[in-house]
Amino acid sequence: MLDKTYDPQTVEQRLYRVWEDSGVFGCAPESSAAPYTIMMPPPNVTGSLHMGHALTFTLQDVLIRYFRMTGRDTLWQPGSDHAGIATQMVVERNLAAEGKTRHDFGRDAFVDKVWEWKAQSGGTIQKQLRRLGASPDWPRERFTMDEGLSRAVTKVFVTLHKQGLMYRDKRLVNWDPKLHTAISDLEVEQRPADGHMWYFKYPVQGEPDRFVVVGTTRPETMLGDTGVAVHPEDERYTDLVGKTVVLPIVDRPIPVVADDYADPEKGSGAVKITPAHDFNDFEVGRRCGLEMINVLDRDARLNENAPAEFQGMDRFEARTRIVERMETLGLLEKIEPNPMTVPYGDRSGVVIEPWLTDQWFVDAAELAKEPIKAVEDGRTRFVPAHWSNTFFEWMRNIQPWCVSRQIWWGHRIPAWYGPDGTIFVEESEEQAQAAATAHYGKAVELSRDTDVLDTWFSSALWPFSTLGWPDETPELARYYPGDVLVTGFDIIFFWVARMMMMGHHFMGDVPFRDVYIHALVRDEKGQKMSKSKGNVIDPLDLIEKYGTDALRFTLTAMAAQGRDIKMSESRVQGYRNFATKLWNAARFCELNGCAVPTGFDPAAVGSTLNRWIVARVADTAAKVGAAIEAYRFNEAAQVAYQFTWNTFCDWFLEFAKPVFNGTDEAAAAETRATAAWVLDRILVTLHPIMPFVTEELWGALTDTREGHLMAARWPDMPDVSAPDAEAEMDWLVGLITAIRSVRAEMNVPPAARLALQVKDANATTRARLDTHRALVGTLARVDAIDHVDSAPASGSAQIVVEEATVILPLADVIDLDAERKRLARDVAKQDGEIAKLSKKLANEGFLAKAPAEVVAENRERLADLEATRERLKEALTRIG
RNA sequence: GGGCGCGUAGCUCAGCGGGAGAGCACUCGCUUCACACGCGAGGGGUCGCUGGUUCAAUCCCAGCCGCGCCCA
Repeated sequence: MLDKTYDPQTVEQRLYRVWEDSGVFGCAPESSAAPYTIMMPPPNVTGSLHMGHALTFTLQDVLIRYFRMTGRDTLWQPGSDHAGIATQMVVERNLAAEGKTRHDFGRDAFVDKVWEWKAQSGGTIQKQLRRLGASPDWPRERFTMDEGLSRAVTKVFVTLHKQGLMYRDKRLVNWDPKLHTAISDLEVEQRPADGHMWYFKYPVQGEPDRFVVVGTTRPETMLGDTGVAVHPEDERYTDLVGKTVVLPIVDRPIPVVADDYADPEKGSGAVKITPAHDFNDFEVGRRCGLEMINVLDRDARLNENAPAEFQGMDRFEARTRIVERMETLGLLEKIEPNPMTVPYGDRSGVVIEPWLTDQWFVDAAELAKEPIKAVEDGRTRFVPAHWSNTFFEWMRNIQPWCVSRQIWWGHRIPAWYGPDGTIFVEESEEQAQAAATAHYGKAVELSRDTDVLDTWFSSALWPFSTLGWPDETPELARYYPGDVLVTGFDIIFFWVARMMMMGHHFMGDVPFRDVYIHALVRDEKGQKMSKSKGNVIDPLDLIEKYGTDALRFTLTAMAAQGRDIKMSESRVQGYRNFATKLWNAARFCELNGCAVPTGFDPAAVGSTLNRWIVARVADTAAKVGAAIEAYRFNEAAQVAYQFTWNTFCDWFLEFAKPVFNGTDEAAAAETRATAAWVLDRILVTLHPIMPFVTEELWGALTDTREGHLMAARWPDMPDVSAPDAEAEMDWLVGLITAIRSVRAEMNVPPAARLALQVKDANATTRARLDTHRALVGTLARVDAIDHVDSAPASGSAQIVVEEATVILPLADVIDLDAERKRLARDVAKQDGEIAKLSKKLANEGFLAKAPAEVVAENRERLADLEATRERLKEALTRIG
């Protein structure tokens, strides 16, 4: 016997253990079933579950559970990435609490500390994923720093290097002066700021009193200026090109060069060039052969290349001092306010410095070619499709990818340097040593590169490294490429694009066929959730309060393509109510002894009621399945919800009551069997979205089940369509609804039972009324139904239902005026529709050009409306 | 400045060439033997604005207004 209400807290964790222990989450590489693969985007090892995770993993689990039920061999590959910078920061912060730094330990000991931390504190999110009901193949869980995955990283690095696609170069990179490492463009956040434009006068050498005015937003970098650029066609400066100006303070002569980069419209038209500290200037410097002078150190303090008085000074302090000095020298022309954007490191929160260093780069432009083609010709498909534009935009303008990081936690770069700086990139120290010996003709001492690789470098290999690559495992052959990658748009560049690059290059095929990009979860007001705003909703709190199924259903129902999700608790509450509703429907079935008899054949049920509900549930299951396959999650949720509540509970179970309580034992038995069978289909259909309550009911309703619901088959039904039964039940629902409306409107006491008189009913209607006499009686509170030829002129309410007029004698309660108004209002409603349709049907263009079936449909509708209006008018006449 | 997206019922959002929908909220009525986390009945929308294409436009196209995001 089911409890009165469903209590998620007592059910969820118990069921999850049962599932996990039974091994149903796992894939079956030996099976003959077609595989279905989703590579779980590995969450950060420092992470804990937030609402975005809850959404993305719910959707992935819906897909996996659905396809598992359809009989596919599903692999949902779980794991996490080592999050180089973030993890190192966490561990360093812990050390700082003890007053220590990583340097107190040294590299190896520090890395051991990180592993210790991982063993203790990592894996939080994996526990939380279990609370969410996620069903990945846990025994196959991987970590990007695993031995196998690390081997893949080394192999890829070495291979790319030998192919000339990985190289060492001295370029400007985004330098984080706090973390002391390079970071990628994607880890730089551009923030708007109210800056200034300072205009400095640089004296022209050999021409006393002549100055070139240059504008700058970063005065401190002027110490590294090695040129002044003007536009080649800017006549104001033509004669200066080739001449020299003297850099103030430093007193360095620097050339005036002509370059398109200088914009004659902007500022003075002349621009100072600091190739070592600005990305644009770097390019200008390269084109014009300017010197590169680095004036900042790793902390972004001025270094030994700056005049002595500024050395060691912080960049912001230096800015102030230099402006003061220029003013003292009489070389500050003016200062203007200048709105601009300033780059910040997204981890450290400090201003990023373009800094000249030796780093490892991947030739991303070359690797991007195949992925671009794959999206162009549809081998990889973005859903929704417009995201391919974003993808193309980035991939077609891609810059070399800086993959080296100056931190300790990560995959150490497999490059060794000889005494003269010759680089040996090999998969092991032994191989490097051998290569060096061959190179030098004798054994030499090598030193290994101290840098590690960008975390995204290893993440990019995830779709095949987790399957055992570079070994040719059966899993690799079977589960690559994956079917779909599910993720948020913010990760398209970081990860999706890079997996595609590596997948094509090393596997020769797309890593996944579909990329489903889902929404961002925002707060109720539509604001991005963030810790600093304090508007974060913790999914685990919602799970505690309303149950996992309610949260999952909410996220699924709100996951419409192309729109962000505004999370509101009332919505979750609403779907908690839905779970309760389902629970109570099951309870009702149980109380009435509903069970599926062995050998039950849904296609063989006889009563209209049962044929109708069987057809409807089959239709619902098909629609839900199609919606999930099309990534229309909200539609899947909505269809399942509406059928369960508005069709099964509101109508079918209500209709079943009089049958259960009636005298026709055969009908009651068939309806019990059908109810139980339909309820089972509902559980199956809802299971991918609400796994817990459905599994619990599945187990509780019968003790003869062969397995878990999660391993049950998705409804794959014989032809059970029954259009005649559907038409009949629609009619019945319409009749009952109409009677209830009149009762409510006429203020008939709910308990009062009425007699019904039916006029002008045709044979079909008479037969239907006869069949469903008991159902109408219970649901519309009607005692007797009689057919009459004429109606009493007054004291009645009248309803037109198709060809028939239904008369409700309400002698004591009827308000004739109200009834007259009600009928007149209905007539007016018909009039409006009739006018619209008549106009349309009078239009020759419409008759000539619209498809015949549209014209026919409109004619039919007009005829129906006119007939109904006639009967309503007759009813009015009868009242007088 | 470039790109993308969004303006549909009080709120949150589906729909997207031929009869305007859902959930929540709201109003009225119900201790109806599964469920008040419920049942029944309602009210509420020139589908942002202006043009165009079409027999037909909430839906397609253009422009405008407002909002959001990404990139420079």
